[in-house]
Amino acid sequence: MPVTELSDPTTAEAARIRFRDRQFAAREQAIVEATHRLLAQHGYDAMSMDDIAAEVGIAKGSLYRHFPSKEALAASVMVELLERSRTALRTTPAHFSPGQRLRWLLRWTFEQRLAGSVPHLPATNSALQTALLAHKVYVDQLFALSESLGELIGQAQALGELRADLPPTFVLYSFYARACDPTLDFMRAGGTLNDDQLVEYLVSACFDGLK
Amino acid sequence: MPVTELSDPTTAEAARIRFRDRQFAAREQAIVEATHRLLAQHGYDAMSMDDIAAEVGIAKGSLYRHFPSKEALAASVMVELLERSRTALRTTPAHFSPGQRLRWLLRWTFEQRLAGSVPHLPATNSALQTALLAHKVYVDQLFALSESLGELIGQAQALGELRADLPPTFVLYSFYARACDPTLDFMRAGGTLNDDQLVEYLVSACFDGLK
DNA sequence: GTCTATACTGAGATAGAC
DNA sequence: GTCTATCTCAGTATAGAC
Repeated sequence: MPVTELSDPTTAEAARIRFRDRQFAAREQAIVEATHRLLAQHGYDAMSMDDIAAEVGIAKGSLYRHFPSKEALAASVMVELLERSRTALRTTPAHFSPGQRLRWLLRWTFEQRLAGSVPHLPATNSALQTALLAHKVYVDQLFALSESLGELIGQAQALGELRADLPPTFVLYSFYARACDPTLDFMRAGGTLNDDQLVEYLVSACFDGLK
Repeated sequence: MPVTELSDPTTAEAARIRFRDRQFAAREQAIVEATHRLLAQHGYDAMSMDDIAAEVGIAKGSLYRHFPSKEALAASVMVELLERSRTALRTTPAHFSPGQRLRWLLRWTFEQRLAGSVPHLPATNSALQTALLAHKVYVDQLFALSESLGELIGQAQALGELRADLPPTFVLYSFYARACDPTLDFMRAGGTLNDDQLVEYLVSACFDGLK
């Protein structure tokens, strides 16, 4: 009878542990998501651990059972974003050329930001930036993404889809910078343009220029 | 004899006052310049009033004889930058076309930043941004500059020097965004490019695009 | 007006009960 | 593991002596 097995002490114990682990993992995910929202809305400095705890609906002290510091928590958010970005890059339509892939990925990042995501790179000289550079997982993810992008850029330049007179590093950094373009925030605040049009303008301004 | 006039009590008193005023004004200028440096290097949040006082070489309390708050002090820095920008715009070579003026001004802002100036716009959602929007002088200066730029953009679009399919507001915001382009900081940190070349790349990437 | 010393606040992090 | 309560510290701003 299954009853015996269900009431078996060791099995019940194991089930309880698995359940608790799931609870713990779920809560941690909720923390990361709440932090992501606040980070996108208010930025790193303006976001306090009190705010996060309130947003999740738990006590501030409990946050520190999951993450050792505010910096580590923010790093988790950024690592998750980088992982999703790498997945997005891997899943670009197979028949796309390198140049089309880059355009496609830039469009994807704008759509993410419009949907409430945090920009990929923190503002220069911000407290967050220096904190992130100390986090190995973050730096590794960023490096991996940059490798893939650098490869695409090289191919696109060789194919004449990107200007070859610009150093690849410059193109890479510009790509990151455009992904965080504050023009998106300004225009959204203005509110006269619909989102699709805005994204097309941003992508076009990056690759085709203003002239 | 001039001696009598020099030793005249009221004249001597007036001279002392003028001297004290100059001292005061000079100190205030030193404060603004020190703040500008720290703002450019570390950003608004990371810069404390202690840092500023130490940089100037005066007591922290004395800062508050000149500026009522940290925000007001930062606003002074930004207002001064905007004033210099408007002057730069007014003094573009007379024979330049609207498009050439815009290019020229963008190049000027990059050179300013390379020389240690703070970028024109604070990071989105930063504490500084919201503080500045409450300062009337700052907002007025920014509005005046935007008016002039908007006029130039309209003319350049009419002449075919700028794409006319992009909304003028979008071009204006993009111009501001490029003036603060973090690519400049990244590349400078990398250090493989000389400054002149970097500026040309940045200007070209803005107007001509990456493609 | 400038200095030293200090009040006050907000925020990150920790301790101890349950 | 989570909660409440508290510690610690940095940072803005002010008070009072000179």
